[in-house]
Amino acid sequence: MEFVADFHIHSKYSRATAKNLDLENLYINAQLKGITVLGTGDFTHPGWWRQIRQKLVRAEGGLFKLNESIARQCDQNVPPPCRRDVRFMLVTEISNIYKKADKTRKNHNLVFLPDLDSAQTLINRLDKIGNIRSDGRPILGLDARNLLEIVLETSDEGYLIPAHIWTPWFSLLGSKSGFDCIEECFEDLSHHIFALETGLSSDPPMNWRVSSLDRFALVSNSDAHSPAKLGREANLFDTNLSYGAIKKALEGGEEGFLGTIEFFPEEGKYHLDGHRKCGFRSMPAHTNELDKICPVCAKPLTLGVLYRVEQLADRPENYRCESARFHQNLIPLEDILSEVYQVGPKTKTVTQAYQRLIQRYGSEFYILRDIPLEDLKKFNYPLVAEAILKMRKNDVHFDAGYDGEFGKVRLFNADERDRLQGQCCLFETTGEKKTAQVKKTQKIASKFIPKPTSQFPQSAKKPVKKIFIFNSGQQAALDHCQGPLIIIAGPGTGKTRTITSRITALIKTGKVKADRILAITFTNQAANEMRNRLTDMLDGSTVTAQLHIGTFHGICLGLLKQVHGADSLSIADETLKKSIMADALYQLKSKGHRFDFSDDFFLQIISKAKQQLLGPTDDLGSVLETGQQDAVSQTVAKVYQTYQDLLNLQNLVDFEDLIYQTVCLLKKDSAWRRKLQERFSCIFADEFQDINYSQYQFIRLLAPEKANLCVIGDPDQAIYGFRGSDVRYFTKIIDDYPESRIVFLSQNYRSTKTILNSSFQVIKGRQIQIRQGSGARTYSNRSTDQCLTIADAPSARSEAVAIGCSIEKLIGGTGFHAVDFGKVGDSGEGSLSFMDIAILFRTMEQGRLIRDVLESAGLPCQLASRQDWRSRPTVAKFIALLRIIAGQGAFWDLTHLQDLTSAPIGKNTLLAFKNWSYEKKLNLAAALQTLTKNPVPEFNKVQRFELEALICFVNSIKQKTAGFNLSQTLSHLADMTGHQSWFKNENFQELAQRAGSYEDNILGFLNDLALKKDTDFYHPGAQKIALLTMHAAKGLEFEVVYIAGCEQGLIPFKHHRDNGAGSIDEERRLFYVAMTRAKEQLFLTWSRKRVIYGKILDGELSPFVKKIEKDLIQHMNQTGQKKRRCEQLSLF
DNA sequence: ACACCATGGCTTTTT
DNA sequence: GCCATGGTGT
Repeated sequence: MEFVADFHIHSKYSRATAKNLDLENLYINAQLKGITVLGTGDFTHPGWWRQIRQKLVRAEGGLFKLNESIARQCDQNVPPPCRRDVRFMLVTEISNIYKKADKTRKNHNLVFLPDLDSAQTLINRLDKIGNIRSDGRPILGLDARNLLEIVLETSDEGYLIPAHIWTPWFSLLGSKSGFDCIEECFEDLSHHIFALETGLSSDPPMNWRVSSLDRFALVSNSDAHSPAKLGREANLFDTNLSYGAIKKALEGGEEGFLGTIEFFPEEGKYHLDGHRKCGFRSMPAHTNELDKICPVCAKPLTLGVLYRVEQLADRPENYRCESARFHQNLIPLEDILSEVYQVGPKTKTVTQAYQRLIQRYGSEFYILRDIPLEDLKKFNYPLVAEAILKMRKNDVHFDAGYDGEFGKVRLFNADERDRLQGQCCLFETTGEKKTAQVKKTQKIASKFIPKPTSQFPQSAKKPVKKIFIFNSGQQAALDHCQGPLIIIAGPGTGKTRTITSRITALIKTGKVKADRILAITFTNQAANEMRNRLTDMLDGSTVTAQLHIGTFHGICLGLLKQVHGADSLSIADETLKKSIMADALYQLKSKGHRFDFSDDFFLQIISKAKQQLLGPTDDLGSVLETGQQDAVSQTVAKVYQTYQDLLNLQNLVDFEDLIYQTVCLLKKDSAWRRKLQERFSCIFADEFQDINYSQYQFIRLLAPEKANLCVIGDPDQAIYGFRGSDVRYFTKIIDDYPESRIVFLSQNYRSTKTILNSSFQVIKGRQIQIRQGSGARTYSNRSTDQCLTIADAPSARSEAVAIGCSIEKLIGGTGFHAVDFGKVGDSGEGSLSFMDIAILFRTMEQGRLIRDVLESAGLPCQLASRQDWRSRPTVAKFIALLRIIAGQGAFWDLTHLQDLTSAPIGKNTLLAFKNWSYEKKLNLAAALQTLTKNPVPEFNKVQRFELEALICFVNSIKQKTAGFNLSQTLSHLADMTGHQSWFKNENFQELAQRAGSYEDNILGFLNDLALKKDTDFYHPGAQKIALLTMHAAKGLEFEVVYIAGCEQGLIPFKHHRDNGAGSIDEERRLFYVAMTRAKEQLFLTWSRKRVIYGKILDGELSPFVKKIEKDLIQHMNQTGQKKRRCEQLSLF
C-alpha cells in the first residue's frame, strides 16, 4: 500500500517543544496531515518511554499503534474524511558532540529499532554513556561511529540515519562542525549507512550535485517540535506496513521507497548565508566576494546549506541524478492560508480556515497534493485554490531563509491578488496538465548502488611521528651520562617527554640494556603512561617489555616475592586491614585494655610509623602528636604489635609493609642488595616531591652514591604531605648524592603567559629552595589576548549554573538553550569540545553539586571518583571466596559466605572459631585443617555442626576447582552456589575478564587487584567535561580550566577544627597545581554565600586569588594597558 | 535482634 | 544538614 511516513519528530520531553506533544496529539495530527507511519521520537527519555509502553500496543510487523480505547477517544477530534490508521515506529534522535581528528564535531542522528526489547537495551547502554534523562534528544559525548556500532550491536534490524545533514551547527556535513563526506564520520561502518535526511533547507536536487551521496536514499522528515509541524517534510512508500519492509525499501533492494515530500528549501532556516541579528543575507557567490565576512558587523557570516552544498558539489546546478526518486515541494497549508489572508500563521483566521478545509475535503496532504483540478475549481476559496495550483507548478517566490530565520513565501503580487479576489472562479482549463512532478506513479528505482567504500584511508588518521626539538635544559638532561641526575621540572615543561627520551636514548645508543632499567612511579596510571610512550618511541613492545616500570608498591611486591616465594604473600586491602585491626583491639580489650581511640586512629599511626620505618618495638614518639607521646605511645605500641602479629599469622601484608619490609630486607641482606644494585644499573624516579621516608630509603639502598639515578619532580607541586610525602627529600638527595648534576626545566609549553604569570603570583616567595638560586620561575612564550577571568556568583548552585552557561558559550551552543537550534554560537569558539574542559574544586561535595547542575542541563560530564570497585558486594564476595580457596583467607572473609552456602556460619560461631584459632596461633587455612583432622570439643553442638558444614563447603569447592584456571573457577563458583544470574552481573563479568590472563594464579590475581584499583577513576578519552578534585587533576592538562569555590576557607582549605597552619603552603601549591592545568583559558569562580555543614556562610575571595588580582591590576596600571587582563564576568 | 534516638564529625588520597 | 556510629531500650 502507499503511505506517508514521518520518522523524525520529538516529544514534549525535548527542549523547546510544545507542551501538548504527546502520543494522543501525534495520533490526531498525523491523521489531519495524512500521515500513516510516525516515528515515536525521543524513546530514550524515561518519561516518553513510559508513555510508549503504556499507550502503544504491538501492531503488524514491528510497528505500534495507539491502544484502542485511547485511539477511539482521540478519533472524536478527527474529522471523518481525515481518519486513517496510524502506526508508530521506534525512532529517536541523538545529539552527538565529540572530538574527532582534532575538530569538534556536532551531529544529530536518527536511530531506528524494531522492538521494545532492543530499544530497552539501547536505553540501558546509552544510560551508562551519558545523561539521557534530562532531554528527549540527549546530548552524548559519543562518536557517531560508535553510536552506530552500538545500534548495530543492539539489533540486527537496527539502523541509523544522519539527521538534517546540511544544517550548519549540528550535522554530518554542516559548515560549522561537520565532515566532508560520510566515510570520514562513520569510517569502517560507513556501509551500514544507507539513507540520509536532507533537512528542511535542502531538497534532493541540491543533494544530487554531490556525487558521493548518490548511493544513499534521501529521506525527509519534519523534525516536528509541535503537533502542527508534523509532516512538513515526509516520505512516500509503497510497501506493506512493516518495519522490515520500510527498512528494505530504504536500503534500496526493492522499489518500495517512492520519494519525498519537501519543503521548498528556500523556506528552510539555513538556506542562504547571512546574519540574522544584522539583518544581512547573501547568496553563496556574494558571500565569497565578501570573504565570508558580514558587512554589518565584520564577523564571519553563518554559512547556509546552499553554500555548503556548493562547497562540496562536484556537479553543476540542475544536474539530475540517475538514481533520483520522485519529490514534490509543498508549502504547509498554514503558511498558504497565512499568505492568502495576510495574517500570521498562528492566527485564529488561519486556524479556522484550516479546520474548515480539512473537515470538508480531508487531510492536508490530500488538499495540497491530490485534490483534482476539477474540485479545486469548485473551491470556495479562490485564492487558496490558486495558491495550491501555483505551488504545484512550482510558481512560488521566497524571501529565502538564513541564519536561523525561516524563509517567507510570496505567492501573489498585489496585481494578482486584486485580480483573483475580483473574479471568483477564474479557472478555465488553461492547459494545466498535472505537472510531471505530481504524478506519483513516477518511480525511478535506484538501480545503481555503488559498493560501499569501506576503504576509507585509515592511515590518514595515524599520528605522524613528531620530531622533537629539545630546549637547553632538556638537552642537558639527555646529555648527562654518568652518575646521579636531578631534574627539577615545573608544570608543563615536558617532564615525561624528557624522561622517556632519556630512557630511549640510553637504550638506542646501547649504553644500557633495557632490562637493567628500573623506572618507579607513584601511580599505575603514570606507569602505564610511561610504558605506552616508550613503546611508541622504541618502535615496538619487545624492548619495552624488558623494562622494569612500576609503582613503588608493585616493584616492592615483586622483590618480596623473590624472597618469600610467590605464594606466601597476600595484600590486605583497606577492608581486610580494618577487620584485622578490629580483631586486634578485640583481643586487647578482652585482656582488659581500654582505649579511647578508634580503629582508624591506630591504623593511621601504624601506617605513619611504617612509612618512617618504625616497628612496634621502636620509639613511636615521632609519629604521635606532641603532648600525646607518653600517654599513648605504650598503647599504640601494644596495638601495633598485636595487629602486626595477626597480619603475620595470616601471611598478610598491608600497603606500607610492602615498602617497609623490602627496605628492612635490603638493609639486612647486603648480598641481595648488591645483586639488585647491579641488576638495576639505571634507576628513574618520577614525582620525586611526593616521596616519603621509606620510599626514599628504598631508593637510597638501591642506588649507591654514584649510581645512575635520575629523579625528576617539582617541589612546588608537592601536595601529598598529608599522607606522609615530604618534599624535603628533594633537598636531602642533593646532600646524599653530592656528585649529582642538577638540571632545571623551566620553559613551559603548556600554558599561556597570562595563566603562568598569574599562577606564579600564588607561589611567589614561597617556593621551596632546593639549593641557593633555585626556585627560578617557570616561564612561557605563549602570548594570548585571552584574559584570566575571576567571577563571583551569589550561591554555590548559581556558581555551577554560571560555569555551565559559560561552557555552553565556549562550545558554541549545545542546542539546549537555543530554541531549536536557531540562536547559537555568535560568540562560540567552535573548536572546543567537552573533553577539553575541566572543572576543578577542593572537595567532592562541590563536585557532586556541579555534576548535578551540569547533568540536568544535559552537559556531559564525568566526576572522577575513586570509589573502590572491589568493595562492591559481588566483587568483594568473590575476592573473599578466592582468598579462602587459595588458602589465604582471613577470618573476616567468612562473613562473605552468607548467601553462598546453605549453612552459613553464624556470628557466634565465627567469633568462637576465630578466638580459638587466634589462641592456638592458627590462621584460617590451618585452623580448618586442624578441625578436619580432629574435631575439637571446645565448641558446642550448633557450632560444631556449622563448622563441619563450612569445612565441607570449602573442601568441596577446592576439590572441584582443582586444576581449573581462574575463569573456570569463577564460573564454577557461580554455578555451584546457584547464582547463575551472576553471569549477567557486570561486576562479575569484569572480574572474570580480568581473571582471564592469570591462569590458575589466584594469589597473583588478587594482589594485582589490590594494587590496581584504578578501574573507572577518570577516562581521559571520554567526550565529557572532567570534574576533578584539585588533587586528582595533577599531571593532567586541559584547554580550559574552571576552578570553582575560590573562597576563603575552601582555598586554602580550613578544616573546621584545624589548628595547625602548617599546611597552608601545601594548599598554596595545590592551587598552583590547579591553575597550571590550564592551557588556554582559566576561570576562577567563587560564591558569595556557601552552605558549609548546614550553616550559610558569607564567602570572601580566596587570599591566593586576591594576590593575583592585585598583581594584574598593578600590571595594568604600570603598562597603561587598555586591555583588561582581569575582568569580572557578569554571570547572569 | 532490631528499632530508636542522640551525638559528633565533616578534606585532599596511591598503593 | 546529613550520615554514620553507638548506646539504650523493647
